Amino acid sequence: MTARLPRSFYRRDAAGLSRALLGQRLVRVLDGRRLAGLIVETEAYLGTEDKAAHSYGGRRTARNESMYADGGTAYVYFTYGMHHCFNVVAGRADEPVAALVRAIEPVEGIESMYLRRVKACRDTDLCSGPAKLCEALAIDRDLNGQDLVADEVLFIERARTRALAAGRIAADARIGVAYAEEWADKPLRFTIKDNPHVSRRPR
DNA sequence: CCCGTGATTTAT
DNA sequence: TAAATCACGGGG
Repeated sequence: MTARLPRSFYRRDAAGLSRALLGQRLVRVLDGRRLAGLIVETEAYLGTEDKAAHSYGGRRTARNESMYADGGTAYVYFTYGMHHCFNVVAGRADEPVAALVRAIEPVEGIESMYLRRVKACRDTDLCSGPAKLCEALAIDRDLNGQDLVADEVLFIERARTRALAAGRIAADARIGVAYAEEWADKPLRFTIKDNPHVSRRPR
């Protein structure tokens, strides 16, 4: 019994969505085959007030246009000349808030993931970072703007079990946003405690 | 620690 | 136009 998450699931604040996404199953259909993993790490980007968000100050450009779409839209961007990052848009249309998916625990199509993640030699290297999981699942800008509620190649299924109690979720400072002043230290990064597929702690 | 790599954003 | 930046990852 696998139910895709409905629109109503996404139409909430970014931190609430970021927490709710933990334990759910991200699915990518590639060449008719399923690649999937359980979401174990997310970050919330709170919109126009959040100095770490691409939509800070109401910035609206070709790159971040999908952040202004309805909740449940994919926002995929390219950075550092070689990496993609995948976000799930939260809230409603014209509220530029989102949850960055930073790590998943691979569960389906693992061999196929190794084919793209040439430098990975263990399952915990496959999807333990925002750009790693995009490489493993072949997520690139072609998927920017896709509707996760209706799309056939990228979507999220309800998969959280009762075992994932609130007490097993940690909230820490987001990664790689040191420039964001008072927003740099807010506890907007959410992880499943002790899950080995969470990204390593850089600074 | 450092650097690749190039689209995007911001400054001039 | 030109310069700076970057929600990263891999190597030393």
